[in-house]
Formats: sequence, structure tokens, C-alpha cells
Amino acid sequence: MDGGPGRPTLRDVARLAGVSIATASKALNNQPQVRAETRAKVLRAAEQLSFSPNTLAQALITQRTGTVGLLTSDLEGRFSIPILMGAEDAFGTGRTSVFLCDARGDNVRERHHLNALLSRRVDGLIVVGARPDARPSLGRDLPVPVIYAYSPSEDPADLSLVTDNVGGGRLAVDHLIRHGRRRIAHITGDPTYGAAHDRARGALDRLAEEGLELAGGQVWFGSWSEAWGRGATRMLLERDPDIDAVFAGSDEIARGVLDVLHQEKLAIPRQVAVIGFDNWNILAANARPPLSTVDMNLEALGRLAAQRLFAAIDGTLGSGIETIGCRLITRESTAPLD
Amino acid sequence: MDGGPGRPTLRDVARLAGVSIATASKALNNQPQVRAETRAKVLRAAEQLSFSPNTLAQALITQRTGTVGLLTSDLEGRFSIPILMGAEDAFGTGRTSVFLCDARGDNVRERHHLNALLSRRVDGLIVVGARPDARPSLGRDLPVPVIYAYSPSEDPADLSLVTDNVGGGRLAVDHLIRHGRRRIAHITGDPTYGAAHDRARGALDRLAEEGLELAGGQVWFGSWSEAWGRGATRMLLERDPDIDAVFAGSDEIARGVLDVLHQEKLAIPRQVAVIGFDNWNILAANARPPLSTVDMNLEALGRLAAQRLFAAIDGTLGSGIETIGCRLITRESTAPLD
DNA sequence: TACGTTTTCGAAAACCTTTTCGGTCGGCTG
DNA sequence: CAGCCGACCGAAAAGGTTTTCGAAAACGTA
Repeated sequence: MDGGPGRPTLRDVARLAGVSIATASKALNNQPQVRAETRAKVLRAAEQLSFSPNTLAQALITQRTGTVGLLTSDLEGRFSIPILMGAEDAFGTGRTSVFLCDARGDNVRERHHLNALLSRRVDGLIVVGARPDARPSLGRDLPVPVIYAYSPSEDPADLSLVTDNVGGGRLAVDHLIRHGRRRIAHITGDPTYGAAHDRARGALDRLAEEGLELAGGQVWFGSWSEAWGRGATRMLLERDPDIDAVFAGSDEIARGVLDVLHQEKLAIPRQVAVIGFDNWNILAANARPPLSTVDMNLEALGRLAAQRLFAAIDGTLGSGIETIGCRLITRESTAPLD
Repeated sequence: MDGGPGRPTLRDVARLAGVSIATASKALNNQPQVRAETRAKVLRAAEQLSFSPNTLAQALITQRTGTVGLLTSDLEGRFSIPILMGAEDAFGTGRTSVFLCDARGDNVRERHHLNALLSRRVDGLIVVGARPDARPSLGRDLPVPVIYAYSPSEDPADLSLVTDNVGGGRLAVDHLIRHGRRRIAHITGDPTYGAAHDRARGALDRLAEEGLELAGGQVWFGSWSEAWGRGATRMLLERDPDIDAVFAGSDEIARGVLDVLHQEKLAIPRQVAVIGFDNWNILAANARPPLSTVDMNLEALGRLAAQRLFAAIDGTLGSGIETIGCRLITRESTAPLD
């Protein structure tokens, strides 16, 4: 009936419409060299067979698959997902599809996935890391453009898109200062993370501009956990009971801070304001009180990555590190001192 | 040098090895009809050109792309991700790649993605929904097998894989009972979710078997939020101050429960045990004390979906609803009464 | 040497589409 | 009527691979 057991092909459409394969193709692709009447015939036939063109064959000719690879190191990580969504979003509207590959932080698996993606002739790659520190480059002589998101590449010849952690730290402290806070402490996470130091630096810079010193006598490095937030807050209060604000390096830590402040019967935000980092909704929005925090704009980063890649696919790729600014989210855990 | 500007093709390999394209293909694919010496020559040539076969062309012939589509309705949703990871995991080892598509809960976008995936000639589809209630089928006459994960299809002719919420509720209450708790309350989420009722039913069933009644006089339905967990706990304590355990319908709710129990100076787990649902690590593991909870085995569900799909690709697909059991995670928020 | 058998290799078709280029047909001008 | 032009259509090549089938080579046997 339709020419065989498989899916209908352009040949079937052409036969049904009573034209040649070439004209059928032209009709479906809005080429000008076909009469309106003929085009209608073809379209009707295609509709009738519910024909959908074989993208593989198209790609074979046009040398463009309309696919990109998304190589993530850590899917469960909360940072890959928004980036991935942003990228999917930016592509989704067009005719590009995304191959998702999770390397699970394993180098050989990453290599394996990379080869598979190249075999599939993806038009480009986005590599999103698990943590904001630099990672090894995939190499300089890949046949497709590559964009590194979140984790920059170690090779400055690559193009990397990262969040502005220094600016984020500055943003948080600026917000506290504007609300009249003067005795601001900073509790943050794992000191092996560059991001922890960057955020701290931004915070200290802004304090210095105001002629303020960090309350608590130091930046409290530890781990990115609620438990550390609790522990550090206890130590902090012991050492310096008079703080009026805490900048936490992550929302998890902030939750720990809130917990201990409640235990100590300190009113939030009246006596102590708290601000977090990440805008991890489930933690921040549901906190008691809801947590002000710094959002890294990861979806925007993902979208930008997609756009840059898109531009690079026909054209040439830039290099270096491009920084995306953070955004302040104010909720009830910070408020002006009255 | 390598025969042109583009990537090396089989033709280039053949030329370099001094054989025909056909033999080159056979050599690379371990076909038996080629002399060992010739095969070595070809392999060396391929290596030298760092040749990787064009999967598109292969797919065109073999009528199998080695790709599957993962159609999710809600990427940011915490339930899609583990399933997605499980599926990626099960496929990743082989030679299948995954197209990720997020419909954002929008029907026309879903249709759009579906068409794109079919155009790309995916070998199969996994559809993962945003909530555990039934969703419309994609249709019966798709040219590839489809598996519904998490959200079952409304059409019983489709194959759906879901979590056993009744069993999960039973598991939670059973755990509490075994630890000597008798006055068990249940606070859960949005009553428009079938899962909320299923979990409650499992809980009530197990209580009935023991001749126990639900403490608090009712199942407390509300919303899947920490705030509701707090509010419900306050009402519950007012009505029935003597509870010795709370089964929360989600970890978020459980966090709210813990919060209020702490405020009321009730010792956990000595006076009141708390168990959650979801095993959402960031909430459960970091709670004070760490939260016992029920894990839905979503990665396993994803893996199973991949396996079922794989089996269906060559073979025929089953139908109906297949249920995956839950798993108890015990942490410190539950302990035997002494 | 003649012949049969096994092994090894290559030519060509097939997969499905796009695109170029040449051809047909109608109508128009001189 | 001859010639030309524009509009429309089809044959065929191309893209990279797999696979079938026939041909050639190598080998053993009579």
C-alpha cells in the first residue's frame, strides 16, 4: 500500500502525488521552482502518509546534524540541571536536539562519550562541570566547537562561561550593608573550592570599601553542609556574640545557621540577618524565615552557552573566560535595621 | 593529504590501506572474510587517520540509530533526574545515546519534541512525567516502542513503570511499629495527588493489621511544603499531644515536622520518631537528626525502563503497569522505644 | 596439467534525501 | 512561422556506510 513495511519515504510521497522525488523534496522544502498546485498535491500526499523526513539522510547531505552534545560530569549535582535546562531551552525552540551524556566524573567514561558524540557527528559540544574550578580541556583539535560552562577549561584557548563568584560575594555583603548591618560574619564551605575563596574575596572587598572588618575574626571555611553551618555558627557566636548579619556561602550552610540562631533565640532578621548563596529553591524558599540569597543565573548561563555554540557552529569560536553576573534574591531573612 | 577538507571517511582509510571500501568495512567490523594481514593494514590506516565511522550512514542502512528519546515533562522536578540518570546509566554502557527533551509540561511542546525525535529515527522513547498520576498516552500507533516511567499512561495498552506508593506507606509505618511506636500520625501533601492517597492507604492498612488507629484522628492532607509540615504538626499536637511517631508524606514535610517538634522541646527520636518519604538526600541526610525515609528507587526505575525499552526494540512490548518497590532508609530520626 | 574447493577481495546496490543541471512545454515576440 | 524565454519538472549524483554476490586467487587432488 505505502510501498513497503517500513516508514513512508519521500519516494512514497512522490509516487502518491504523481511527481518525481525531486519535486516532492522541493515542494516540502518550499523551494520556489514548483507550481502551487503541484506543491499542494505533494503536501496532501505527505499529510496522508504522515510522512516525516529522515533527518539522518538530510544530515548526510547537508553535513549538519542539528544535534549537540551536552557532556556533564555530575548529573545529580544541582548545578548541571539549571544549565542544562537553559541550554535545552535555547535550542528547543529551533531544530536542534540535545544528546545528554553523564560522565559521572570519570575520565575514561568522558572520553568514551566524547567519541560516541563525535561519531554521531554532533554540530557542537557543551561541557558542564560539577564544580566551579577549572577542569582539563577536551583538547584543541576537535572537529566541532566546544563550550565549557560552569567549570572553565584549563586551556585559555577554549571558551568558558562561568559565574561571577567575586561579584556574588560582593552583592551579598552590599545588600547587608545597605540594610544597616555592620558586624557581618562569613561562614562558607570547602576551602579547596575556588568559588569559596572568590565569594569571600568579594565580601571582604565590599567590607573594606566601607571601612568595616569581618565579624568573627575570620572566614569560616568548612564543608558545604548544613551541619557545618550549625557548628560554625556556634563557634562564631561564642567568639563574637554581637554579630548582626551572617553571609553563608551556600543555602545549605545558611539553613544550618538559621537553625542555631533559632536555638539561641536570636530573632531573624531583627537581631541577625542571614543571606545564603545558590538560591536553591527547596532550601531557600522554605526556610524559616524564607532565605534571601544570591542566584547564580545558571539558566541564563546555559542559554548563553547555547547561543555562543550556535554562533560558533557557523563562524568562529571565541576564547577565554566569560563571566555571568549574579542576581540578588531578597526574602525575609534580611531586612533593614530600624 | 587525507583526501579532502572534511573528516576522514572509510574511503580514505581504504585508499591508505590499499584495499577496497568493502574490505575496509569488513576489516573494521570483524567480519571473518578478510585475511589477518589485511585487517591489520586497515586497522593501522584507520588508527593513523583517527577514523571514526559516520553513525548516520550506518544508521541509514541498518535501520537502527542507537538513539532513544527521553521525554520529560519537568526537568527541574526532582523526580525526573534520578530516573534519567538510571536510564542514562543503563544505556551508557552500550552504544545507545539519549536525546533529552523537556516539554515543560506543555502539550504542544511535547508534540513538537515527539515529532522531532521520530524524524531523528530514535529506536524508542521513554516518557517520564512530573507527578505520579496518570497522563495521556502519546498514542497507540507510534512507529517505535514507548515506555512510561513514574507517570503511568492512561491507556492500559501502554507499558508503564511506577513506584509502589501503597507499599512505601506500608513500609514506613511497619518500620515505626517494629520500633515500638503505637500512636502514629500521618501528615502528607496535596490531596489531588494519587500518591498521597496511596501512601496513606498503605499506612492505614498496616495500622489496621496491628489493630491500631491513626493518631491525630485523620490523615492531614495539605501541600508538599515545609510550611505545611510545620502548620500541620502544630495542629496535630494541639489535638493529640501524645503521639510517639509521625509519618510524613515527603521529606520536605518531614523537615517542617522536625522543626516544630524541636520548638516544642520534644526529643527526636526518644519521644517522637519521624520518618519521611523520597529520600531527597539534601533534605533528609542533613536534617537534625538525620531523617529516616522511604526511597522510591527511582534510579532503578530508570534502569528498568531502559532495559524494558531495549528488550522491546527487538521483540515486542508488554503492556499494563509494572510496579517498583520502595526501600527503607534508616537514619537517626527513628529508633526503638526503650 | 586439469579441475574442484576454499579463501580472500572488490564492484555495486541499497539506505533516504538534497541539489544541480538539463529538458520539456507553453506562450510570446518579431 | 521561427526563435526565444520563463516556468516547471525529472534524472542523476552525492553523502558514508553495509552487504550481497560474483570474481579471482590460492591450494589441494587426480
